Amino acid sequence: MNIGDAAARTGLPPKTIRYYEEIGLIRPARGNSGYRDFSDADVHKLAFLGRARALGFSIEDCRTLLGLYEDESRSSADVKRLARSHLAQIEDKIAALQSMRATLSHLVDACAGDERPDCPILRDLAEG
Amino acid sequence: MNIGDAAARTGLPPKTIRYYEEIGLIRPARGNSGYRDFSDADVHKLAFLGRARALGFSIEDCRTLLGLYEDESRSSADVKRLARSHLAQIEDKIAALQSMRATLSHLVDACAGDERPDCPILRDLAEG
DNA sequence: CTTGACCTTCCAGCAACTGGAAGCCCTATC
DNA sequence: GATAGGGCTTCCAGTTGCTGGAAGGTCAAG
Repeated sequence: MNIGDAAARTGLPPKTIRYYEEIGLIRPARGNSGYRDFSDADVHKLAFLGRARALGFSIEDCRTLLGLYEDESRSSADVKRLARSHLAQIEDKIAALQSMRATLSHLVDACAGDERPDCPILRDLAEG
Repeated sequence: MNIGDAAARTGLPPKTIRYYEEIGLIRPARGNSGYRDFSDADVHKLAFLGRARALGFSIEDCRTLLGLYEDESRSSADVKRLARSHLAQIEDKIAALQSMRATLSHLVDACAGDERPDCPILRDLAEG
């Protein structure tokens, strides 16, 4: 099938699919015309990648996950280790964002938001 | 003062400070040697930028905030609007990450993490 | 006078795409 | 058979916010 159909089935934009081929995540066949010809297995891989990306895994993690998926002799420990490390990073990010949110929402609440120049937000940024 | 001192006082790397000059956030003077010569006001601005960046504001938001800070006739409403919009983005990101965390931690918990190939994480990525 | 730390500019690269240009392919319709 | 359109191709550039490194100028100490 053509790239447009593969895109429709996976929810990934054609540009992204081409990019995934460029960096070696997939290797779709080519027809006589030069058009990519996606097999069901290609589409399956793309969907796998889309879901892994949606869970926030990096491209390199996705490459590893795909390798593990295709390796019948993998151990689930390897998968779990990768997922746990990624989970830890997500938790770090959440913590950082929550800290920003706490500070910011205090500042926003303290700001009158009227026509006067006096502003606790700017004061905080200026003074620390 | 030289860039190294400005860096030490603001906690920003020299590279970052040069970058901020390049994109027009600051305009430090230059000595005869060609070295940048940072005034206290420059350092103050850099510290302001550092704190705004630490709260997750984009560079363009920082530019706007700095402009508002230096505009004596600003209205705090403009600052508050910007901060609130940024806060909303942070909350969206937190929600997205929490959703990832929920899915991932379930999967991680369900995975035995031993030497066998059977793995709920990969199964979920493969099947959806 | 040399050494070493500091400073300068410029170029390249990171992640993961996204947009756009120039041009080929395929099908349908007139 | 010509043409119009939509989809496909490649390639290049841009995004965000720096960061690393190379090649070379400057300055203070010994």
